[in-house]
Amino acid sequence: MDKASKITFFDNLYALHDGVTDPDEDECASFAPFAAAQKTPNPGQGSASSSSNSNSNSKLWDTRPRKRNSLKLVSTQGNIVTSTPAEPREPITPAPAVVPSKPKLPETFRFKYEEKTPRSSTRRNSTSTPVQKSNIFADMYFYFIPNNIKNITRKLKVQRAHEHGAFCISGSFEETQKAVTHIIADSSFEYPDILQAIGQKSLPDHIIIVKDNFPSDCIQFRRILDHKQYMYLIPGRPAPKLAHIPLDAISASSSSSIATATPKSIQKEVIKQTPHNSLTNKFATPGSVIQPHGSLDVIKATPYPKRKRKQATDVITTPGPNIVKETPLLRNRPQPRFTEIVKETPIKGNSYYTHLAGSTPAFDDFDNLDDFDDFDDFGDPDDFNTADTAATTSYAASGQLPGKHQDDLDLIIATAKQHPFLDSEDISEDDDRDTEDEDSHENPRKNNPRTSEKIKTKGGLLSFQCMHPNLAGPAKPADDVGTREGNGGSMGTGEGPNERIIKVLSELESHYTLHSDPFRALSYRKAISSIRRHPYPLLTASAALKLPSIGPSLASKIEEIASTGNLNQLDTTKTSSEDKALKLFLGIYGVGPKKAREWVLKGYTTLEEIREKEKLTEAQKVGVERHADFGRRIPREEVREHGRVVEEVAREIDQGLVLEVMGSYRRGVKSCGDIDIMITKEGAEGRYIKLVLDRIVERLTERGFLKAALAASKGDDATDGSKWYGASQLSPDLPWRRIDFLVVPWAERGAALLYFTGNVIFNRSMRLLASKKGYVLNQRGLYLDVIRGPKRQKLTEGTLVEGESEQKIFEILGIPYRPPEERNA
DNA sequence: GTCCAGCTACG
DNA sequence: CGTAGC
DNA sequence: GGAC
Ligand SMILES: O=c1ccn([C@H]2C[C@H](O)[C@@H](COP(=O)(O)OP(=O)(O)OP(=O)(O)O)O2)c(=O)[nH]1
Ligand SMILES: [Mg+2]
Repeated sequence: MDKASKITFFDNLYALHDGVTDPDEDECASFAPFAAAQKTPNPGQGSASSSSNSNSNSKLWDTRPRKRNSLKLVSTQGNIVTSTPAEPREPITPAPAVVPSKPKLPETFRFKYEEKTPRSSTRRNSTSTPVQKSNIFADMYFYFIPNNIKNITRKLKVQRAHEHGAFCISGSFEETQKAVTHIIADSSFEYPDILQAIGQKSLPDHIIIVKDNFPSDCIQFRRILDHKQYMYLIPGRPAPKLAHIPLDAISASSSSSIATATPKSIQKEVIKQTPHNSLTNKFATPGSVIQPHGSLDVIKATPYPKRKRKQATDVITTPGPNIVKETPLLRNRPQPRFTEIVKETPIKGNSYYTHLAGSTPAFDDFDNLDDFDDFDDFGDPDDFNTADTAATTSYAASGQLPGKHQDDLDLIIATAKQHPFLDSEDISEDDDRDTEDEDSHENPRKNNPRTSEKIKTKGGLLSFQCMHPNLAGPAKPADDVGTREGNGGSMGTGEGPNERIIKVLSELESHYTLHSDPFRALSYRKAISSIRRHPYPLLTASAALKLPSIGPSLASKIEEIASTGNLNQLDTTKTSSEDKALKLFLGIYGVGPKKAREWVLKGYTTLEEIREKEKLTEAQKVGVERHADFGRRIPREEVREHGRVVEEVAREIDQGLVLEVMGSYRRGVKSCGDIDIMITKEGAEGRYIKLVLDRIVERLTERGFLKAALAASKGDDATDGSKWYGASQLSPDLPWRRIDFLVVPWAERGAALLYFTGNVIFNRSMRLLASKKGYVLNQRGLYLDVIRGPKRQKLTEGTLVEGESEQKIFEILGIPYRPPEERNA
């Protein structure tokens, strides 16, 4: 099969004489026969589509020879397969032989090119008569990825490249790589995807890799542009070791006649001419922006998406180096202070206890409570427990808070104080506490951060979402401030003044999430949160710039959206069609951006294909089968009902167990994505906790309530909280639901409440703030002096500062307490 | 230029 | 270890 | 993509 190792070209680019697009034909044409006939070194990699369409391919391959021989094909083929009839044997020369080590152009190829030009004029072909329009790509060998012309857009790109003098190579990359000068990648491909697609571990630096808008732009400007420009870069491609490489490579491999403009001049020119650069021109007036002909290119991709963690420099997370400059609040050494819980504190009381006590939920203390249409729901915990007197009783019997007085905040606090597990003094007794902590604990901070005006006006701290009350809805202009109705998405129907902006930015956030650019997505999410809190319409970039988490780039986008209602850069067609399958797959439990992208690149578009063709983990299997169920929101009422069932069983096991429904439910959101349940027991520690969890799961499974397990904690002793993730179902007519159990030691309940209440953004924000102050906040507690080693591995647990009370954690961190319903950041 | 939360389970 | 999840 |  040596003949196989020859370079082939897309040979029927223009084969559609009738001008009718026949996908099958396209597909068949897209690969040289040998590619299928021989064993590709990298099966399934040769091309994404080849593997995903193996069936149809094989069929097509059979038909292919016929077509090849057909007369009409010959001519068209002749045009493209520059090596065909004229030079039957040489053309097929294995690239390696002719192209020694460098991508020097084989003479035969040169010859062929010259031959090609005249031919072009003689080309016939109905609709798309190929014409040699220029030779700017002279001596360039393009390898398109995906390497087929199945996609009509790509086919056009290949055609155009060809018409401007490029050789467009088809077939196994392995076989042809010595000749390849450029890899032209679909804009959805990032570097790792490319490697995967061509079955390589790496690529030599001399091969230029560009996005597929590169050829079009070159054609537009009639010259070879600087392929190193940002808009052509392939995200994630390692930088060449030596600076001289790229340009050298191009001039070396391609004829010196190619006018390679100097980068600078090009850059300027492009900035002037290229639409893509509207991005760099952050404050360009919308009118001056030319609509990109390309598409998604304008949506930035991360240059190095796989960026690793921080460096060893932050080996030790101590207050010192990490502290923010404007330090009044950020002491060198955080002095934990346990100020008394004061009435001014917007504490509703500890909802956890109140809930458990089966009486009025903490929210009842909240003046605005009634303003939530949802508030009845908040009474739910009430129903939950009161309806179930046993729960209340058992709870009380277990020596917990008296169930009766929760609505009295003072009383709650008092009760808490006399309760061993809630008493701050108890904390100071912890042996592992350091002395400073004790001191400060005895002496409530004079500079109590809650003297918060300082804090709040601190520019820096404003960017922490946890410093704001984040209701689950858009901020409204001041006149309805008193009425916290609304709460958009989750708690109400109110519409904020910047909904359109939020919607567009959300699309971008989603896009970046889909494309594994988590930090850019994070930025969008923070910005959205910030906008949501802003009660007035944002009209200009300069206005937007004033908001926290909004910088020049987002500000200009906001202005554009405000004025045009849209974002130029968001090529809706491509965005939606391309991201659609990604979103579908990402919606599968157990499938993240990586897997989703892999599948999309393989050409899958439906769950059925996944089910049939892909090897799945156990969790993914459930995820695929229950995709529809898990995608459904769960009404609060049903969440509560799940909680009731679990509680019932828990109570059979141990009367002392206390449960709380957490997550979005605890935050008062109307419909939840899943059911989060936390379980603990006074005095309980890791070992017992784990036993309890096992038994609960066992019984609930027997009962038929739990349907599937997705993940569960490992160890037996479960020093860390034990958790169990799975699926539950209330009754056969209802969907399966995602349900999470978290069983925690009593001493960690505060931190666990904080963690499991969320939301995610709120948690991250609070944890970030904690780390700025030298602490580490996790689901078990607030710690000091956590020492981390290389790779950021935790070496020391640090010193536990607080883990029992949510409020205290807020206080220590100097964050105004936020009741759960204000944590919808 | 660096960091972006922090942790656990699965394979 | 990388991926995915909470 | 923003904060520092
Ligand atoms: O990456 C994460 C995911 C979750 N959590 C915490 C906060 C979150 O509120 C809680 C429960 O997680 P879940 O995924 O159920 O989120 P939720 O807030 O309950 O929202 P949903 O309604 O989608 O379940 O666990 C985190 O701290 N980090
Ligand atoms: Mg949840």
